[in-house]
Amino acid sequence: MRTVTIADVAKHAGVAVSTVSYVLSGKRAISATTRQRVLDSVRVLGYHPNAGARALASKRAKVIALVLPLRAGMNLPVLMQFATSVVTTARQYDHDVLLMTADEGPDGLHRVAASALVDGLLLMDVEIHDPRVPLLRRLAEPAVLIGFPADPEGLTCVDLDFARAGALCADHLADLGHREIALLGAPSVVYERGTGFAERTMAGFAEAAARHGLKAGAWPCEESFDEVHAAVKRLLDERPELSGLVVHNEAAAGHVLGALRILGRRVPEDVSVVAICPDDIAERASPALTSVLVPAEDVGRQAVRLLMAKLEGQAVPESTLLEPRLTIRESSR
Amino acid sequence: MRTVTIADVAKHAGVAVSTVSYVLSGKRAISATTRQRVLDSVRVLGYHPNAGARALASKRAKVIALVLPLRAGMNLPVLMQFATSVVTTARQYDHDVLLMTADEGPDGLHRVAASALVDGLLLMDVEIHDPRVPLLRRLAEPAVLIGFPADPEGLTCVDLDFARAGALCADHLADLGHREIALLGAPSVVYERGTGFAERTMAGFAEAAARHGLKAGAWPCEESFDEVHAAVKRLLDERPELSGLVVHNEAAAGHVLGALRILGRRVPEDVSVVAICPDDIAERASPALTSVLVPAEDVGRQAVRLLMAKLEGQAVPESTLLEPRLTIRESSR
DNA sequence: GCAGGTCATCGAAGCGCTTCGACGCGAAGG
DNA sequence: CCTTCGCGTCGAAGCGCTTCGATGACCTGC
Repeated sequence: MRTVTIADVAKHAGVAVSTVSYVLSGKRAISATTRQRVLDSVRVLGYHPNAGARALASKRAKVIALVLPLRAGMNLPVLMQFATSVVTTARQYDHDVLLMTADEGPDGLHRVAASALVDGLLLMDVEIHDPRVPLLRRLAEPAVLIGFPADPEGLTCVDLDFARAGALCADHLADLGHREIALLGAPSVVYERGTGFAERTMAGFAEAAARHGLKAGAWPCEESFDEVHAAVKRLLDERPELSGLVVHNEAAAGHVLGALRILGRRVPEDVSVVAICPDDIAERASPALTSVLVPAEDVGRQAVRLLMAKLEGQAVPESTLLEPRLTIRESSR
Repeated sequence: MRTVTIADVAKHAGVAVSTVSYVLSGKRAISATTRQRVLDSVRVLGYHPNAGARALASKRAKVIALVLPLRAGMNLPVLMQFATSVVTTARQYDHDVLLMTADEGPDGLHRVAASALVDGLLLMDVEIHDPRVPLLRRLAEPAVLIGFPADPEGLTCVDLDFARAGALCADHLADLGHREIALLGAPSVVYERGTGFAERTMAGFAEAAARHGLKAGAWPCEESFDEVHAAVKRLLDERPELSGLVVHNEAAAGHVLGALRILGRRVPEDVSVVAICPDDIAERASPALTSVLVPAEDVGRQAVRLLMAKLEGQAVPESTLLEPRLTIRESSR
């Protein structure tokens, strides 16, 4: 059972190879009857175009690279949602997804781009000073970044508007009448790495708190129960008037609730808690967390769309910020 | 800046195209001086072989597909570890990884295989009656499964030996002198789907408990805090002598500890807890959990190795079970 | 000193596909 | 009635690489 080629289809349908190609690509007009005959032959023979040959001839691999750094302190479920949405969306554009990790570093990007294995790149977890960014500027292949480096000039970046997300949390707590609030963020290693989204959330939070005249502070937050417990305890000891907590750390969100329970603070009666995390985590907690959704699916879909537009040679906005959405549940009042 | 081809390298080095190819592939002897000259030209020109052309001519894409179903109730961090290890290991064999989800179903597998986009397949989260399995048997491309379907005859399967893992937990608790123990497993949806690993753990656990003459029982376990709390409470109410708990559900492990705390049971003084989960989760809990590691990295590495061996035409064992390893921490005594 | 054998290298034939230019034919225009 | 045009189709030329058989050059050994 040799594999079926376009020549087999052509012979079976009684047409030229090029005609089959044009039927399949739609790049030239083909009469309805011929088209149908070819399509039938394709189905009967079970023809699938050879990807390598197609890539070689057309200079389009129909594959995009998804670069997931997979580092410590990352938000796994969100990442998975994101990856799923990227794959699904890419398939809608008839593209496949090559998975890369950061292990290979910028060289890996260069390799897949130079070998024409992929037509474009999608980079996640972009850092403020990301070593991959200079390379990207040099590369012929279009790229889309999830997150913002220090200088996004000339790049295409997509992300949740984390500043707005931080602000939204502060706004919500202010509206509820809280006067003193705090933000618990990502593990400190994330800030040390200069990952933009964490800092932007803090900035937005601080700005909104100031605008409302609230007393506010923000700290990194580790992810073990004991450390979270210690951090929450210290916070409550030092700032007895504190009544609102924003948690921008998915792994810690559940632990914060556990710590408050142990420390004898009721949620939301004594302390209101707002999280920035995926809905499933928020819903699974007890009490269910008021949360700002990280719209991983939207981000992934949007990123793929932008990349496809760039592949078509269309101009796209350099910066795309997705509007955060606050869902009120049981943990705030 | 046109892209550099093998012809450019050949010209630059003053040799034939085929010589360059042989230098790069090592498939024929080439004199040391020529080899060096070619290698230098490759470096100077920054040559990267065109993946499509290579695939077309050699009938090897040097890409494998990784099929991640990404369904509800799955163990995300383990999955990510696994994916990372697959990518890293594949790169060591000079292969890349194409990421696929289950959305496309068996057709998707057929598509990537028939189009020669990939040389082999790695399937995760295999179910007892997995619709992809019959297709796999028909496919020319080699495949490796993570997990075991009902009839693994003629397939290549890798997994943690979950039966041994379940048994190990029961053994450990028996050795500590516990007389009545229970297993909290995956969400019930996972059992309904007939995912093999969950059932095998239960079976191994039950067998070992029986062997030690322990009173034991096993139940599915949902993942929200409230449901976990309710389940643990009911269990303790109904079985006051219960002193050992095995948790085979990563998302629930932390909640179980929280629930026990609320219910006034000390861990490990009143109840010993053993988890089957990744180390980082176990270490992050309070008290740190005695756990059986799900060796995601090993599984990934092993799976890729098997696949590469099959690609080379070597015979490989149909079944590879990885030995579980118990790490004793603070939650059991 | 020459047949026979190595070793290193070359040239050319594909691999399966896309795409460009060409061609034949019927319809429209003068 | 003859030219012009556009539509539908074909043939052939690559795309960049691997691989097979062939060709010298250089050693052996008798």
